[in-house]
Amino acid sequence: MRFSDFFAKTLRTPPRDEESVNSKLLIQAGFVNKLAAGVYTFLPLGLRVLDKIENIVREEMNAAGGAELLMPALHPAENWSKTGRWQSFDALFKTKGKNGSEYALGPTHEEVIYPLLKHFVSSYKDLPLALYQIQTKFRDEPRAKSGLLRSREFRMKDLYSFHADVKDRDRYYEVMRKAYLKIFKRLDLGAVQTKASGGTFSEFSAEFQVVSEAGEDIIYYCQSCRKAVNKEITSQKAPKCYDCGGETEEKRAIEVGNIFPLKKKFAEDFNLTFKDKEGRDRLVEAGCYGLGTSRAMGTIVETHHDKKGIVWPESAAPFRVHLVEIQVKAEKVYQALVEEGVEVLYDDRKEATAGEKFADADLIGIPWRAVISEKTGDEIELKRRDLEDTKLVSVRELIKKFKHAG
RNA sequence: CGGAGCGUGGUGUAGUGGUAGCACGCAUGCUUUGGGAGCAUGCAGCCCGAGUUCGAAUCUCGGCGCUCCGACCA
Repeated sequence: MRFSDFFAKTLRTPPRDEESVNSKLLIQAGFVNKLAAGVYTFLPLGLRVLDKIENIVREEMNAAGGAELLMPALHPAENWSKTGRWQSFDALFKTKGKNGSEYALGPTHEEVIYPLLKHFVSSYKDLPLALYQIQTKFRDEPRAKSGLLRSREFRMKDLYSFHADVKDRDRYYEVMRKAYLKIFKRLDLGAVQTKASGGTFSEFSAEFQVVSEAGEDIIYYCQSCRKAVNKEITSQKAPKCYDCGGETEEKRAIEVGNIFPLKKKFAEDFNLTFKDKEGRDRLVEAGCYGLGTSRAMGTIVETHHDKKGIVWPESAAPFRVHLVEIQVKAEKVYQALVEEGVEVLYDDRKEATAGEKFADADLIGIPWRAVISEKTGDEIELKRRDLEDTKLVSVRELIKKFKHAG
């Protein structure tokens, strides 16, 4: 992709009214633009990152036996009245159609997927099921804050699993738990599994928390077993680790995922039943597994940046290489990389000076920078975003290095 | 929803009652290019509404918006 075609516009200074690191950097570097508090446009650069993250989530959900679907974001009020959440869900955005009919903008999808499954589930043979979507969610947060970390319109993966009994539900919960750890590892987010309150559905849930000063949650973290407990369910300061009994440390953290059993709550509301082997009607057991993909993007920026800008992990970076030309055209090298399928951002701007191009490369934070100039001769100067040293490589070596992008 | 701060071109800012200015940006031209270039000529702005005043970006009131703290986070 050519810089000049890519709608990549950076700002020399971050917007003044932004405080959080992720919003400052993402806006300054041209990944997102804010329309209103907690409402963002994902610009071409930002969308590429979001897509990278969502594809990783998608791969791991598929690997865990999940089937992807896409549910509506516009929900008839009736479904929400049935569960009582039309009244009780404070952050529900409500709207009206022309004929006076009322709708909710989906903040979560139990109210859609349970009625959906009534059409498809009737026997124990139809279970288990794991269905997920990656979608834009709406929550009327009392206070949107911290850029992508708490917004009113955001991206989320939500998977719902349905089972004939508790044992099978627990089995799948473990499958999901492992899938989550794998996703966060791939995103280079050191997410810590954290015991937390289960809200209205069950006693406990497992949150995945990333230690960061930007976080809103306080967790007590045990170094030795890499597990934590959320402050909301502790009655004492720095409790002993619930797993190994060791010392814990108090940390601020960002909740990037949350998995919990729904039990039979919504199955009761919608009367979602199946016939067991004896022909009796039984309520479906379920689990719910959420992961905020746009929040994960903000979290990566919070944990992967330096004074000059963002330092993307390879897995989430919008491109693999940032090709910078100074004086000498890099067109041929660009074409060669494109032909090999390498994701490359080619800074072909004529009007930008060398210093400006370097500053933008650092700000945008693509993991590798390749420079072609009078100085480099027939070779190319290669530099990792997070390291100072550079080395000269031939065009062939460059292509070889990036050809088999993992 | 309570509290605090802030609202001036696309971005960052100066201006505390008297001609809205600077830098970046953008446009055009020429010169430039290894860490945010130079010259020239242009473009573009006081959040909205009411009030006070001869005169309001500035003072008053009301609204709206953004950020932060708190409450909330199913």
